[in-house]
Amino acid sequence: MKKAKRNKPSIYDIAQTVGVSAAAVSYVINGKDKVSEKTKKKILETMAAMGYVIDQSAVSLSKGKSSLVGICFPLESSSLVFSDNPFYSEFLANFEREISKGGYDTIIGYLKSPSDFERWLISRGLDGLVLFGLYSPEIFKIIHAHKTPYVLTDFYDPALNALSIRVDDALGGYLAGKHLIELGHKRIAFVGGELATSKVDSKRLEGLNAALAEAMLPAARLIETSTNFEGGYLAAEELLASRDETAVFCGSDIVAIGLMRRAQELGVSIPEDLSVVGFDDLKACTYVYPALTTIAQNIPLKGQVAATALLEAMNGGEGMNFPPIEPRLILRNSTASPKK
Amino acid sequence: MKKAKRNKPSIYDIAQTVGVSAAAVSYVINGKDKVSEKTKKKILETMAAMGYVIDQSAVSLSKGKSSLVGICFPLESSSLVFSDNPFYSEFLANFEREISKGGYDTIIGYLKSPSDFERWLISRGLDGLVLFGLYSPEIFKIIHAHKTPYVLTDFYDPALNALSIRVDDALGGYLAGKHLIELGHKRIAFVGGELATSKVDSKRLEGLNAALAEAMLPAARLIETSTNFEGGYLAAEELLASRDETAVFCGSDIVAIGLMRRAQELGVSIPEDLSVVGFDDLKACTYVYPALTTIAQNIPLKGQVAATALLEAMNGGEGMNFPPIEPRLILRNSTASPKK
DNA sequence: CTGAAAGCGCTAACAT
DNA sequence: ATGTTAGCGCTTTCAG
Repeated sequence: MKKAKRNKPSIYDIAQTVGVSAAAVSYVINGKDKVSEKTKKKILETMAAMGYVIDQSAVSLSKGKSSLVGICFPLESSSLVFSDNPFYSEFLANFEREISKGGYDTIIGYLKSPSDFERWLISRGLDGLVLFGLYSPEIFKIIHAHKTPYVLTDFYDPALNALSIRVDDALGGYLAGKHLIELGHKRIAFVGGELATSKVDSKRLEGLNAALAEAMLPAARLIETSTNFEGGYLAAEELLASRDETAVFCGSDIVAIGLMRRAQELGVSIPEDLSVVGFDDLKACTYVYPALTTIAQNIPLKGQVAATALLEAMNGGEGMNFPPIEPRLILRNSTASPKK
Repeated sequence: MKKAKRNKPSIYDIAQTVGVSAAAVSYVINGKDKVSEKTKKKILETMAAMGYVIDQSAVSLSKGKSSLVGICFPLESSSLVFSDNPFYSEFLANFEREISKGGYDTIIGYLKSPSDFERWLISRGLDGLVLFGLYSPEIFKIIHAHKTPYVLTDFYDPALNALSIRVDDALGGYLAGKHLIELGHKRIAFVGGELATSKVDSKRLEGLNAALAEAMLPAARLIETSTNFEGGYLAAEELLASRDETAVFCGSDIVAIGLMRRAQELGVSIPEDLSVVGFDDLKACTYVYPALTTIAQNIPLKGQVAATALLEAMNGGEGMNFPPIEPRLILRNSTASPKK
C-alpha cells in the first residue's frame, strides 16, 4: 500500500534529523526520563519544527489503549433519545469537556444489538464506557469479558457492583413533596415513566410518598407515561380528568413541560389551578412560562463526576464509588398554594 | 509489551485454525473475491465461532483510513454551545445515525486553537469533518493540507469552494415577513446574532426586508444579541423600550423563546400585544406557551444530507453540491393580527 | 486461488 | 543515556 508521499513525519523522520534513534523520540514523547536534557530539547525542537503529530492508531495498536471512550445512549422506541430529552445533550457536553482533559476523545453510539455493541466496543478498542439506561445482562457479560471499565448513570441494580453516578433520587422526591405540602397541598399526583423499567422514577416517587406519609397525607396518585414531552402532554389529560389533585410532581422536567403545556391548552392555569414541580433542572425550565420549579440534579456536575470516575477507573483505581449527588429544590413560578 | 494472554483472536488465529494464510482471511474480510467459495465459507464460519472482531487501529494504521469522522462545534464565549442551543444536538443525533450507516463512527470535538485542532485531526486520522460556525483561514489551511474531506454547515463564503449544507435562509426570512405582513403588521423588528459574524442571520434579515420592501413597508428595526436564550431575553427589553413594532422575527428559535419569556414577564401578551416568529423549528417550539410559529429548516434532513454529502466526498466523489434545503413556515400560536 | 513477507508508526524489553 | 529489535493486527504487492 502506497500512501501519498511525504505526508506527516514519523518518529523515525524526526529521529533521523536529530541524529538519534526512534526509541529516544518515543521516550521523550512518553515522558520517560531516559534521555538527557540536551537531546530531549533538540528532539522537542525538531518535533515542533517538522510539525510532528503522534499517530493514535499506531499507539493504540502498540499499547492496546485507544484513548477513546464510548458513550452509549439507549435507543428508545426507535426515536432519538438525544433530541427527545435535552438531559442527554447537557450531560454529554459536560462529560466531554471533562474527559478530554484526561486526553480522551469521546465517541458516541447507540445501543443496537448485543453483537453490534460488541463489535463497536472491540473494534475501536474503547478504553472506557458510559452507559445510560437499562442494559441486558448479555451486554454486561460482554463488557466484563473485555474488562472494559465503565460507569453507569442512574442505575440501581445492587447485584451489579459497578460504578454508578447518580443523584439521591429519593431525597429529591422527598424535597418536592415537602415543598408542595408546605404550600398546603393535600392531594398530589406523580407522573413518571414506567416504574417497572425506570428505577429512577420509582425512587423519586418513593421519596414523595415518604413526605406525604410523614404529613399523614394519602399516597400520590400515580400516572405512568413515556419520558418525553409527548408523554407529559398525554398524561395531562389523564390527570385532569378528575380534579382531585391540586399539585403534581413529575419524574423529569421534560414530562413536566409537556404536562404544563397541555394543561394550559385545556384552560387550567399554572400555578393558580395546579402546581407542578419537575426533576432535572434542564435549561428548558426557564424557557417555559411560568418557569418550572424543579429538583435540580446538577447535570453539569453529574457529567463531570462521571468523567472523573471513569478516568479513575481507567487508571486502575478500583472502588472509588462516588456518593450520590445531592438534589436541591429550585424555586421558580410553577408552584403556589392551592386556591381554596 | 505483553498483553493479557488469550485476548481476542487475530486473523492469524483464525487462519491457523482454518489452515490457510492470514492473507486469505483478510481477503474475505475485505470482500476481495480471491478466495474460493469453499475456503471462504470455512473462514467465515470460524470467524463467527471464535468471535472474531476486526481491530480498527490495525486497519487504520495499515490503510491510513480510520473510519472516524469528526464533528466540530464552535466554542462560543467559552460556553457549551451544545447546551446553549438544542439545534446542535438535534443535528448531531440525525447526522450520527446516518453516517453510521456508512460504517463511520463520530467523534466530537470543540474548536480550540488551530494547533489543537491539527493535533486532533491528524492524530486520530479523521477521514472526514463536519464544521459548524466560523473558522479562521488557518484552520482551512490545515484541513486542506491534509486533504480531509469536509462539509460546512450554514457557511456562505463563496471564495471557499466547499461542500456546504444550508437552507435557503433568505427565503426563510421572506416567508416570515410575508406571513407577518399578511397578518397586517406594518412595523417589524428583527432580532438576531451579530450580523458581522452570522452570515445566516444576515440572510434571514435580508429576506425579511425583501418582503417588507415588496409591501412598501419600512425596513425592519435591527437588534443584535447573542444566539441563545439569554440573548433573546435581553433583547426583549430593548425591543419593548419603544412599542413601535407589533411583530418580531428572530433569527433562531432559541432567541425567540428567550424573548417571549421576557416579554411575558414584562406583561406583554403574545400574540395579542406582540407577534413573534422564530427560525429552526426546534422541539422546544412546542414546549413554550404559546407555541412558537417558526420557519422550519428541517433539522433531521439537514443532518442526514450532511452525512450523505460527507460520505460522498469521502468516497472520492467530488462536486456533488446539494441544493439548499427549502424552509417552510410552521404556523403555531405566537402570531396574530395586530390589535388596533 | 493461495501464501510469504514487508510495512504502517509506535512501544518496550533488552542490550550496550 | 541511548540504540536494537521484536512485535501490535492488518493490508497488499509479489510469487507461486
